[in-house]
This record gives sequence, C-alpha cells and structure tokens, in this order.
Amino acid sequence: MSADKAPEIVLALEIDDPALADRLAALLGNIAGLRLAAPGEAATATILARDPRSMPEDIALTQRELDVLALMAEGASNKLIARQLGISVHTVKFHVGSLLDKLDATGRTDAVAHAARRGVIEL
Amino acid sequence: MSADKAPEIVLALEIDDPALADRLAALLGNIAGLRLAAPGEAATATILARDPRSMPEDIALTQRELDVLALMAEGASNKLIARQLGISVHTVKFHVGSLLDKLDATGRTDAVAHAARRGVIEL
DNA sequence: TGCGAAACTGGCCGGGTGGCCAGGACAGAT
DNA sequence: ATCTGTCCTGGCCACCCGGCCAGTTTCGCA
Repeated sequence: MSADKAPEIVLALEIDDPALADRLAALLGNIAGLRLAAPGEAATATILARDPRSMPEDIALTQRELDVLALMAEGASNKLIARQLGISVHTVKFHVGSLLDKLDATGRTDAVAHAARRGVIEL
Repeated sequence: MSADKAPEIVLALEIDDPALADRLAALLGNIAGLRLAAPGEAATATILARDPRSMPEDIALTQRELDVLALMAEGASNKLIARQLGISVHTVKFHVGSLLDKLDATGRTDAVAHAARRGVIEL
C-alpha cells in the first residue's frame, strides 16, 4: 500500500483581497503533495474568498446585447448571429462593439471570457 | 514581533470526494496561522471541489496546446501569443487549429467556451 | 415638443483568423 | 531503422472581425 498514488493536489486561488491571497500563497506555497495552479490551469480544488463589497452591480447590458452575447458564447459568427436574430451583419457588429466596450474586452473571445467571469452569462 | 495581527485564516471545506477531503484536511491540519473551520463557522475562504464524476475524462491536450489555450482565454491574438511563447504566428495557428479540432470548436471563442465548460481551463 | 437612448443599416478598410499546401527537427516506441 | 507524435516554420488565400465614417427609426421621459 505504500507505493500508492500521490496525485498532487492542485489548488486554484480566487481571492479578491490581494493581502489574503499573498498570505495563503505563502502558507501553501511549499507543502509536499500540494501545489498552486498556474493561471488558466485546471485545478483539483479552488480556494475562493469573494469580497461581497467588491460586487458592484451587473454591467448594464441591453436585451439585444444579451442576445448577441449569448450567441457569441456559442461560437457563432457575426453572419450567423445576424441570421439568427433577423438583423443585418452591420447591426450585429454594432452590438458587438458596444459589448467589447462595456465588458472592457479586446475581442469577442475576451468578451465572452469576461462575461462568464462576471456571471453575466453561464457557459 | 511583527506576527501580531495575523488573524488566523479559517478555511471551510466543501469537497464532494471524501478521500480528497481527508487528504486536504491532513495536509492543512497543522499549519501555523491557518486552521480549518468548524461546521457552520464563518470562514475566511472556502475550498471547493466539484464532483469528480461530473468530469468524464480530460481531453488529451499537449502542453503547448494548453499554453496557447490559456493565452487565448485571455483574449490574446495569435500575434501576441506568438510573442509571448517565443514562436512564430504560423506555429500558433497550427496549435490553434489542433485545439479547434480536439475541442470540436468552430473558432477560438467557441474553443475557449468549450474548454471552460469541460473544466480544461479555469476562467 | 424636444431630446436622448436604443436599435438598426450602410460603406469602407486594415488587420486578424482559419484552412490549405508544403516541409523539417526531434524524441520515444516497435 | 522505421514510424508515430509533437513541435516548429513557411506561403497562400478567402473570409471574418473590429473600428471608422455616416445615416434612419422608434420609444419613453422630461
């Protein structure tokens, strides 16, 4: 039984408070059989401490923007979204532009990621 | 000394897998400045691990693909990824192509969404 | 009655994206 | 040695994307 698995536990940190995050990282940084996850790495478990005060309010997105966003998250192209919503590609681009602006994203992939992180959409 | 106002971090465990919970409890059980929460006690942070049964099997992605995927999830362009990893844009496209194939995605946005859904990456 | 917000549309264009072709280097397995 | 898989690179090209300009309509609210 001795030589069984030690499947190294990978912990992801999702902490709002930087000070707390640092302390935890320091405490957990060098424990045998345990490792902190690299950004984006899939983790065994997640340590999270959400600061309730840091939940401002949902970003104000219009209904149409939510429609477009949902289809974007499905990987739909502008052309497809246009057909789906019965509007022109130009209009889709218009809404996508607003989305990028409001979500502070550099592209549609970033926009979907940000929206998912903020709980605006569910993947 | 300076170790005065270290308000002892209290960790709550929300783990489906009992074996994992035990291992974590054992690892974290006796670390100075850190202690596990009693049932119902308010915790500084929570460690949670979703049910492992809900994860069929990880898609076989190479290390390089994971690198590219992580940067894609940050909204990085191929050019940026190339600079970041010190490889050419062509190579990035090559990996992105493999990613789209393995993740059954139609584009980079879809790929990131799929990867996040399957737990391959953490948003 | 005006006025702003939301939604919608068009043209234009530089740069990004993804698919296709081709190739080479290198490690490990058969 | 051959083969398989990963990683890396190039060129080419159709298409998509995002940002810029411009405009219209409709709606609710002051």
